Parts: sequence; structure tokens; C-alpha cells
Amino acid sequence: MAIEEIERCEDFCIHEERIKKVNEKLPDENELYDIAELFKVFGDSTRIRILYVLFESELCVCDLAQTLNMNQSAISHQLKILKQAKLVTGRREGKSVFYSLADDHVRTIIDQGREHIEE
Amino acid sequence: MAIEEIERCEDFCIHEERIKKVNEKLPDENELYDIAELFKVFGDSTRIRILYVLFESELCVCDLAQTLNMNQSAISHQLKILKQAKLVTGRREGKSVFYSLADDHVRTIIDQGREHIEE
DNA sequence: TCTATATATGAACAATTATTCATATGTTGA
DNA sequence: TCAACATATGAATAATTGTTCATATATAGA
Repeated sequence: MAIEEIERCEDFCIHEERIKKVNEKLPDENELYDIAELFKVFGDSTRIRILYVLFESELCVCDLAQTLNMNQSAISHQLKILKQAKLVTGRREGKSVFYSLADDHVRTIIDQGREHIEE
Repeated sequence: MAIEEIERCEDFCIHEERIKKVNEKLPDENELYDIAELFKVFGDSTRIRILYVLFESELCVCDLAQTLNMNQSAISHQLKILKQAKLVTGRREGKSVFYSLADDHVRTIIDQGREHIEE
């Protein structure tokens, strides 16, 4: 049982002051949840591919589908998720909708991730 | 069928040169996959909480479990994932294992994520 | 070596999620 | 208004993943 474990542990291992200090500085639950939700959006290779493509050029859904060799529906679903996370924006031009990056955090975040992997 | 859609689309919408240009600059599949895998690690609120806690202080597994109010097994499983992604490192001291952040990319990435959300 | 404690890990289950298919909505030109 | 095309979206399915439980491994002290 989780509670027992914690109580048992407390007698031998827990560093009380350290835990208190840490808990004070911890962002609130909602913020932590939102941050995780944001990174979840980056945590899919289709979406990463879409973002990388948009680093180079604004593109319509059809172009994206062709470039990434996926069907239109799959791309649209992923674009919706990216749009909800405010990572991309869409601009309609006639029948087409052109997508582009919403802001520079996207680049920074992905660049940092890439750096981490390559180190 | 995906191919038909693409072919049909090609006649009316595709921007050929743009797609070629984009494809040249795209990192290879493995790298894109690895980047997504890394962000997947950030995409869970338990792991984000662990990382935030470690921003403040090195802690043993038991402290982490207590701080985050979760059982030891769940924390160990998540620490394993964080360790595999080289986001944290463990250092044994007697019966305890103390975990801390592996490098500064972790902070930068999470800070950027937080900024994006708060804008 | 035996016991107690801390951590790690495999298997199972529940929950989440990416893709596909079918279809709806929005836009243009006739 | 109708036909053709581009995009969006709901439902279903398959795959992935976080947590729990049970148990294994590692360490320290008697």
C-alpha cells in the first residue's frame, strides 16, 4: 500500500526540509499539466515533421500531405492539434489553407531538443 | 486511396519547387523520430513534476515519491525513462539513489515551453 | 548469512492517441 | 444552384503508454 510505504520510508530516508523547500517552489498542478500537454504535442514524429517542413516554407494541407507522404485526413487532424497548441496558424486563400509557424518558441524548443540529442 | 488523392491534388494545388526545397532541408527520418521521442519524455505531467522538483534539489527516489505523492514503483519507472533520455542521472549512496538533472537543456526546454504557454 | 530497507523491473490493465474511412463543410467557377 | 475540389471532423480501430502489483536486486548492519 502506497501510504504504508511512505510512512515506513519517512522514518529512515525522507529529507523533510528539502521536500518542503521543493514543494514551495513547484508551479501549481494546472501549470505543470499544461506544460506536459504542450510537450505532448511535440512528442509525435508526424507533428515534428510538419513543424520542420514549416520551418522552411508556408504550405497548404495538400502540399504537406504530399511532402510527408500521408493522406490529407491524417495531416488535417495533426494540424488541428498543432493549431490548438498555438504552434501553427492557418490562413485561407481560396480553397486552400496555408499553414505556417505561429511563433519562434517552436524553433527554439525543437533546436534545444535536437542539441540535446546530438551532444 | 491516398495515392489517388495526391495525384488528383497535384494537378491543381501542389507547389512543386517549394516541396523539393523543403525536402532537401528536412533532417533524416531517424533524427526526426529521435526528436519526437525526446519530447515524448517531456510530455507527461509526472515526469515534468519530477524534473521541476530536481530543478530545486537532488533527491532520492523515496523523497520524490513522497513529494509527488506517488508510489515508489511509479517513480522508478519514470526515472528510468528520464535516465534513458539522459535528462537525469542517478548516484547511489548506500541504499538510496539520488537523482539530479543531467544537463542544462532540460531547464531551457522546459522554460521555453512555459514561456510559450504564458504568452 | 539473515533481516530490513531502498530501488528496479516484468506483467497486466486501463487509458490515451494516431491513423483510416466515410462524410461534412467551405470555396470557386460555370 | 450545381459540380469539383480542398479541408475538416466524427467514429472506429490499432498501437502506445502510465500505473499498479508482485517480485527481484542491491546495500547495510547484526
